[in-house]
Amino acid sequence: MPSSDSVWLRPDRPPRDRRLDRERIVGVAVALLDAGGHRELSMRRVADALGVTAGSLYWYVRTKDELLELALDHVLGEIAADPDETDWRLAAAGLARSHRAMLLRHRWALSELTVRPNLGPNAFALAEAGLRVMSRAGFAGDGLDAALAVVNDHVVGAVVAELAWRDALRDAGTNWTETVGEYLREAVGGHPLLASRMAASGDADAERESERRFAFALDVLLDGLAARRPQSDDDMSGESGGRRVR
Amino acid sequence: MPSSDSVWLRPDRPPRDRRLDRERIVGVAVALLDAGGHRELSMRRVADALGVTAGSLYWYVRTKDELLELALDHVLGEIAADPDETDWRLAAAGLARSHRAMLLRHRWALSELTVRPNLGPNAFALAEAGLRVMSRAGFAGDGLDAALAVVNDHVVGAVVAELAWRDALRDAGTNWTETVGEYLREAVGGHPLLASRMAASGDADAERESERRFAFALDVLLDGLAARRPQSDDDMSGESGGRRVR
DNA sequence: GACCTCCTTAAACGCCGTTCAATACCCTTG
DNA sequence: CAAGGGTATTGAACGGCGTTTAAGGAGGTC
Repeated sequence: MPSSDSVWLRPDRPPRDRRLDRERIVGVAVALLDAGGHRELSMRRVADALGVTAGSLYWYVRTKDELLELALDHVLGEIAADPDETDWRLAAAGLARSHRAMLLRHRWALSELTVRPNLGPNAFALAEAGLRVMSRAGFAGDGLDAALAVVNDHVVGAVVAELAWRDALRDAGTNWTETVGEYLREAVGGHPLLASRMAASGDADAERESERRFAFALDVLLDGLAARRPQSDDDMSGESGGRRVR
Repeated sequence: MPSSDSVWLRPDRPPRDRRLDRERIVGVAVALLDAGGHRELSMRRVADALGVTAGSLYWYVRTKDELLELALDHVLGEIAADPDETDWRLAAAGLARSHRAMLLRHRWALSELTVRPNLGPNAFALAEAGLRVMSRAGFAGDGLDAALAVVNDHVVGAVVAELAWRDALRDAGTNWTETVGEYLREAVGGHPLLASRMAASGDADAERESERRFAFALDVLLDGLAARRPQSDDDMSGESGGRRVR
């Protein structure tokens, strides 16, 4: 039996009265990123917001990249699935919508996804939740990964496009009084289909339109998946009637 | 008749013997980005590579962001469609594959897409090419945008996931001798589906696997689109037989 | 040769991520 | 309660960054 001063018998040291911890640092980082994107985030600014010098952050975090890794996993934790939803299409669509909503709340997260391998606990939990949905839908083996990827990839790609378009419209509003208008007319000149689509989309409410698009694409690809569902012929339980997901 | 010194009668001044122009600058920027991502690109480095000081770049480009805008449009120009392909599924798949190949060649471009509205001439030309494919497929009006978006968004999302995974594996190879292996085992502990999928994918050739995945998802969503094609019932010309796209 | 415009330089500004010796704080030990 | 030691923070410094600006050189025009 180990003596009474063995590490295993002593309770974990009570945390000291520190001014900082990872959670607070990540919280400030996420707030700064939400407020102004990557341009707003610097180690000095995070430290200032916490009433501390920049160097002290390096006690909790090895580099700024590591801080961004933590921030990304933090917001991945906001994606939620309804575990009681038995209809696989509704479950998949719900997860996708929650995913999209989070990416729209934290625009910077999208750039992080493209730049950083993602191995935090929330990333794993999210993957498991997605796999569970697709597994209940009947997919298994290689098809399980693949089915989930179809949905996840669509979410990411759709939000990339949506945000790029939204930014373009914002720039248009502020900068495009006349000069750029002319450039646009000229640039779109040789592109009749593009011109007609741009003309048609001029008046619509961009946000509602994005949501309709997202739902449409989701229906398209859930249809495609449904046709490949292993027991799609003999198991109709928990199946939503039509194509519409919402 | 205008006098002989009118601007319209004088030929455009022969370009002076400059050491720089936008094309050369963008070329160097793309090369640096291809070589080492964003960390390699600085105005000073671009200037060095051209045998010039950093400040002189600002004669051709207002900011570094503007240079990145040019670089992004430059690589978007590499995406090519076969204009003679009459089967709409093959045409859409070809464009998607060319798109994916370009994003894999220029990994940094993906981050740019998430951060930058994209209004260059090559971006417009690419959009028109995509619209043309979907228009020939029978889509029109709002459905035309939507159908193209389904395919494009998938390309972007799939490459994001593919690169993130590839990076994770690379980190795994270099850093994961033992310490991280333990972390992984623990992190995946509560996630049985994830654990089984990770175990299953350990031995496969990652690149081939990515391509199979990409083709699978493409089939899924082209199936979904085919079911919504306006004249899908009475127009079977140029229709590829089965589901397999490749 | 004088002039003017175009292009480039060199230096500077302020901010950045990161490192490090010095130091203060607080808990444990004697 | 004094001493000691790991814990946590400071402040200064380094080199690199994007960008600005005054000064100057290099071509073409008169």
